[in-house]
Amino acid sequence: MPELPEVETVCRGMAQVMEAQTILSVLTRRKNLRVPFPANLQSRLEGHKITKLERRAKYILMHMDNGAVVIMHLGMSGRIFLLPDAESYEPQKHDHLIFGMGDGSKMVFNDARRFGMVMLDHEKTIESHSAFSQLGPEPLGNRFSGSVLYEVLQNKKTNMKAVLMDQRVVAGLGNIYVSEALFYAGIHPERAANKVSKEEAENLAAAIRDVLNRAIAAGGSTLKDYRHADGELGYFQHQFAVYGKEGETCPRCADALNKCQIQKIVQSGRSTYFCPATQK
DNA sequence: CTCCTGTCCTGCCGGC
DNA sequence: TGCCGGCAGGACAGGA
Repeated sequence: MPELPEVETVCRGMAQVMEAQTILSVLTRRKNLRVPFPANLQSRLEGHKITKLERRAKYILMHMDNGAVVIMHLGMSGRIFLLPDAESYEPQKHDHLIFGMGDGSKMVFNDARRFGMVMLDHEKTIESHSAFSQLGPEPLGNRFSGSVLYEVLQNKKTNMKAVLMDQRVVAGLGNIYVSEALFYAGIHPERAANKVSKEEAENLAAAIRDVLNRAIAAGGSTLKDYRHADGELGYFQHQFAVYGKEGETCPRCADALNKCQIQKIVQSGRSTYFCPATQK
């Protein structure tokens, strides 16, 4: 479900409410999601204060005052709800992890498909954690640029859709924003990576940053079940240029003489949407 | 090494 | 109305 903008939005909501809070109780309602819940989750968190919440790629990192770091991933269907005055909250279907906070609020991790993950590490070793050691640069950070992207593309002959989905190339894009970014850069999703020019790579890096920034500003995209931590809906889905718009005219062709029909194809088992008239 | 396919799991939607 | 197939925002193992 959630890609970088959605995770960023959830993380910001969590930071607002949870930073400086003490976790009083940790309740796991099953043994595992995609991976088992850490056996020492309860003992490492209960009675400790949350010092910082941050996002890395599609992961949420929750730092504790004892050096513990909770690593959370929402998978496809994961949601996090923050409930004020939740002392008497009755767990709902697919609520798998519930933190009780010092102010009486609760954080609920709900995940129907259970592709999500909750892991535990220490701030001293977090950078070498297997989830992060292979990860590419943050697209909105300083280490990502058109030239950095161009260098990586030179060594790859796979199609551009697959390359941008690869978290080792750039961290945080997913199925929606890859289609959107390739559209804005005018690059066909089936183009071989090593056939992308330096200038196109520059345009693509800029398109990636732009679409992500706009999506974050809109609070992410709400498809089926995504919500902010406070239950609000994101609204960037209303600004999609191509994603989910098979058969419609793309924004760039809207004023042109020869109108396009947005096409949907399947690459690596995932749907890709693009404009056949303007993406080459 | 790189690349591609299948798989994990539940829910929802459209077609019959 | 009900049943069934296909598809869904992700990541990783395993095989070629």
